[in-house]
Amino acid sequence: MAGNDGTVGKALEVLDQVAAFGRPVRFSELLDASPFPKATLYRLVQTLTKQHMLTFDDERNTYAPGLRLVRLAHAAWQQSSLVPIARPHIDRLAEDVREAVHLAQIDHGHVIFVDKRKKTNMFDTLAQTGLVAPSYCTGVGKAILAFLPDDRREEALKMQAFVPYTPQTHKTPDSLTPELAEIRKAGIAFDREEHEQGIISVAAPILRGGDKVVGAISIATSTSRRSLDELGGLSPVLRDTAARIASEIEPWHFPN
Amino acid sequence: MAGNDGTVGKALEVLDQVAAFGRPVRFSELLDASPFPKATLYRLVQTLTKQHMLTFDDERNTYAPGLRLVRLAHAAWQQSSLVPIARPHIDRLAEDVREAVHLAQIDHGHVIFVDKRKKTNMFDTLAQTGLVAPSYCTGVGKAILAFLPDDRREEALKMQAFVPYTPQTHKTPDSLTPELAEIRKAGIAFDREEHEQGIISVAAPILRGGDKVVGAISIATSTSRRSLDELGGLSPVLRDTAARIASEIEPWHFPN
DNA sequence: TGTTTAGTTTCAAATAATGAAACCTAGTTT
DNA sequence: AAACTAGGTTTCATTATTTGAAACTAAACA
Repeated sequence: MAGNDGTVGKALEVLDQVAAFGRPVRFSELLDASPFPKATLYRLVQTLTKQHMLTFDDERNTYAPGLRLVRLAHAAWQQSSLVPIARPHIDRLAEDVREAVHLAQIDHGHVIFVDKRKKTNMFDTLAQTGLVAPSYCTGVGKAILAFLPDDRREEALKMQAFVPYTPQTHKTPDSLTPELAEIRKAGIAFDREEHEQGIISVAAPILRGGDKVVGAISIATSTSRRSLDELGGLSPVLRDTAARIASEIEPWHFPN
Repeated sequence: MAGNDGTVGKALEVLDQVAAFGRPVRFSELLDASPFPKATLYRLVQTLTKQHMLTFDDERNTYAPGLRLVRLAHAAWQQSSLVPIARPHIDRLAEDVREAVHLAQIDHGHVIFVDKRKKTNMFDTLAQTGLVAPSYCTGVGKAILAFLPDDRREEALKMQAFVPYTPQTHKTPDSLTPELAEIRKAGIAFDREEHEQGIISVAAPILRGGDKVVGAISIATSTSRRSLDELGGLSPVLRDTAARIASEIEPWHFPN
């Protein structure tokens, strides 16, 4: 993925691998899927385990992501600085519109959902806190992409796999780029069942200092509950919330 | 903390440091608090940033925990295997008793809250998902400690700082050890305002295979809502829930 | 302009990582 | 029981990375 970063890079690669399995894994399974020779992988795994980045279940001889990660993520979370600031706003928005509200940031060209409110139990979206989703086919993703500086957008677009989740999913950057321009003009992005069949959303970017995009919020619902037009009607309140969040980030500028 | 683990250990130490600040930090601040020489720290921070374990805000020249952590933690979470299994049970328990319910595991001798349900908005406990708390003064902590194998309990006890959060907090291992024996007998632990003034809880260990403790659940409330005796009255349902969670872990034993 | 402070790069020396192969160990087969 | 395996662990000479003092640069300040 990224250019090599010595031992630390390798260790993190292993960590990703274990995480990717999504279940406890044996050493040999990892070995099969790993580019590293046995001894090297062994020591990496050992180190990570000693450091509590992995846990080892000695009854089943399996490795799984460790609790130190949860602890660290808690910190990442707390001070990603968007989450704590945005919390009351998205609470209120969720209460107002009685739909699922998502807060996302971008990383590695992918959308990562950092917080979520769900005011109805009727349905559930794929979006879960900490979950990574592609940016080219989600409302929040497109909202962020649209407002990224040109070079970073290029970069992010290059990383998209353009998997056709649904018939509505963009298949190439060519069809996406014009839409991004429109989004930039409108300040609002729509997800027209591009990621999940039956799920639509409106999203607005959160712009620090009026131009630097630091994340996005969206209101998501199912087509059986609301039409895209109805959702569009919520864009003023959505934009308003985004603006309010942005304005609270501002003052923080020079604490020292 | 732990014996040295080469470069990876150092990198993680830096990561912890950044997380510990609880806010974006400048390189020089890190340097002041770091055992590493300038150049070394510099490169570690660079590597971590390139790997998205840290994010660098180039407007403010500060580092903060990165989003890759959130992504990894999501995985840690999903497959800590206690959380997904326990979820429906603690949902129901919270619904039943209409009090805050916590799910915790132990790591590094410290309690880590991995999930939580709150059915009332009247008050809030310190416990937040991903938050680390000491084990010697929390219900879940003591429940876990009591059922840990002797050697691991020794180890964990050595790591406790015995900070006197409240007048009721245990000040030494000497007063704690007898209580742990009682807890082992009763199968239930109480937090008698030992961590937070006005907050009490009952906790039960989750025992895999009837003996190996893998975590604990607790019902927490404030003294203004319920007395300790009333809370004690909930211990059957609590123990029951813990047992049910444990039994669902069991069958998983040999998937292959 | 000179000066301090914060961040970045260099390079030879010191150290840690590497990986092929040998070695365990517990379970299985002949 | 002896021979065989498969999964896991250790060794050790070789190789590559990390190290850190010091030099350097850039910006902020006086």
